[in-house]
Amino acid sequence: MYVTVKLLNGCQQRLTYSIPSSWQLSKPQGAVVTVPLRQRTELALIEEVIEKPTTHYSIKEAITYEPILSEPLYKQFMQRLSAYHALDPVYLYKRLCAFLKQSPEKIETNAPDNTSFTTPLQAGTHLTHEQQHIVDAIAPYITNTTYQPCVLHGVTGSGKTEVYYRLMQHAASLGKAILFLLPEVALAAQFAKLFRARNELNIPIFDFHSATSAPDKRALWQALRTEQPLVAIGVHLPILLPLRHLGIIIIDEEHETGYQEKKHPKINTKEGALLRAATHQIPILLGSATPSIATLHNVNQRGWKLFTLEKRFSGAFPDVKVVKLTPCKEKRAYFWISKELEQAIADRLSKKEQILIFINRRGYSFFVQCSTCGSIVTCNNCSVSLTLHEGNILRCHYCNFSMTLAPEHVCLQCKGTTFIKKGIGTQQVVTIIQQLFPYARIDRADLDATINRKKWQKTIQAFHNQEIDILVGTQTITKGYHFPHVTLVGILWADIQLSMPTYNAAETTLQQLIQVAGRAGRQHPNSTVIVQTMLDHTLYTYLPEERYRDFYAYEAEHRHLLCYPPFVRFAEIELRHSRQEIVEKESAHYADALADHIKKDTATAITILGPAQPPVHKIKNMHIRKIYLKAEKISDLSNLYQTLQAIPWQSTIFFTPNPLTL
DNA sequence: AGCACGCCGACT
DNA sequence: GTCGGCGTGCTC
Repeated sequence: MYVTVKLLNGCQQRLTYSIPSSWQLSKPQGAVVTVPLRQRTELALIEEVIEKPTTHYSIKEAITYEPILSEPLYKQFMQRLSAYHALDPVYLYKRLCAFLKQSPEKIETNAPDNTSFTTPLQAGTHLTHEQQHIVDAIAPYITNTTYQPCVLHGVTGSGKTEVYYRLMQHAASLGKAILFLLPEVALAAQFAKLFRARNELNIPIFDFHSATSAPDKRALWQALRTEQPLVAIGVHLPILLPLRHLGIIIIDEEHETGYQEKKHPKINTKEGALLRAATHQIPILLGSATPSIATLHNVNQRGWKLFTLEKRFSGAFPDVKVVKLTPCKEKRAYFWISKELEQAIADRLSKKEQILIFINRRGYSFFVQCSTCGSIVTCNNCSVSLTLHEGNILRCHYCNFSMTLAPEHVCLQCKGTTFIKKGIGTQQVVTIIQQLFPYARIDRADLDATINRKKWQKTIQAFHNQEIDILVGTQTITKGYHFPHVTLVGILWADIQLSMPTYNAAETTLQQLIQVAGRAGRQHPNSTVIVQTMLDHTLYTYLPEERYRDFYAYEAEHRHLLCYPPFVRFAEIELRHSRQEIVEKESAHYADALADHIKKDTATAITILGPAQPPVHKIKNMHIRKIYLKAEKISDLSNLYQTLQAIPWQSTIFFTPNPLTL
């Protein structure tokens, strides 16, 4: 038998090989084989079976094939996932197999390790009635292999993890494999360790993400080959694993945008997981304290099952107070700390309780502005302002370009020589609070500190041991940590995220605020969250956790009115080129070509938005333009994109279904 | 994507 | 006369 194959190493040309008849591959399309190529061997994906070798050169014979990658359901899933993202399936196999060839000497040192401070699993063996009810409802879907998306809306501190663990135990007892997904590597590593420590599943638990060492990945691969049941924990990669007898997929923090890959192609792992569950006919559990609007929409419209945990396992809900900051009214020296927050801090300090102060990295970092013309010092390669770091160093968050703000620095716009430093950072907040409370023990935990892992660990440990009274931090502190003695959470400026120019800004702002506020009152009955804002917004009335589902009703009405997802399907087409004129001209042509095709096909209704210059329109000297498409089905949009890919464009073009960020 | 081949400049 | 830079092109 002769087949054409595509090499996984990226070689564009299709090659022909023969397949030994002893393999008994009845349907070889989509199977992964190793083939000889010159002096070495390469992995390849079989494209099609062909009649006879029409060429003069001698055809080599394929060496081996990977049976676990040739499962019909698995192949079907890979096919559907690549079609959804308008990708060549070769790309997906390439990602999965890349580690097989990784050099064994490569030492990974960045494996994060924070286990000691996480939300503990319940010590006892029995569940609350709420928890037991949910486990009992979902377990039969595992037993009977039924596709059923289930949503677990559990308030912060309600014990979602225990529900996950019981369902995992059930699947393991049936000899089934489990996929467990978390939105970032650090969390994945933490959960893997947590589950391993508990040691009641009797099946191996594997990490599978970017920080997993090559030997560990190979050990996982070996386990997959023996088809034994196992748990795979990770962020994106696990959904591509060829797992036999998959029992359930669990997605924690399902609302997080981290499930979409940050670089192109921006594969959406949550949607990939749903596709996989549907293909394998198994249940999938999506858990969050703040489920996404899209997920709740599917509960209403598409028969997803909703389960709720309304009670905290211990402690009580905090009292949420919204305080409006009034800019420069009396020129208070400490504008960023309202009188209410200052009093609350004093009160908690006197009771020897702990305080968390949050600021949002993005909005709060410092930038430098020319005092003559008002222009902001920006990166030479990217269209973003440079942020000021210690030692007067300006750095770009996108390309890592850095320069020193020298005293002789001259404004590129007006040749001015004086500059103002604007914004607020954790260091400044620490200084302000230290002045207000000279005897309080204050430290900070922000992104700069994360880079220095040892210092970060020490700070978290000290806060945990109550050697620090007030911890000032950025978002990094939100997830996965458990500080029982925190009774006051202060959010310095809640509005920043809300001003993001995305259709889901209100949703992500509220989710973030609730997650942060949820750090308070894990053990104490009387705790407070103070949310400082500059603007009034209906959003803030939904801050108490028990009102989250009312927010859904409010937000869904807006989205429906404005024709935004989830009431319509969105896709993004991004064009990149080093020359601005080209990308500008070509994106206009692209939009015209789209319009032409839409006109020809009257059966499908598609709306074009743009082309537009996105907020960050230049990265590493590449100019970017974006076109957004709306339709009823993503497949209509990916088909249209595929059609236009036949045209030779000068720009690099990317297709993203359901983009979650700009 | 690799990796060979190959055609020119700095060494023993 | 040999080692090695990385530019071009082929892989069944």
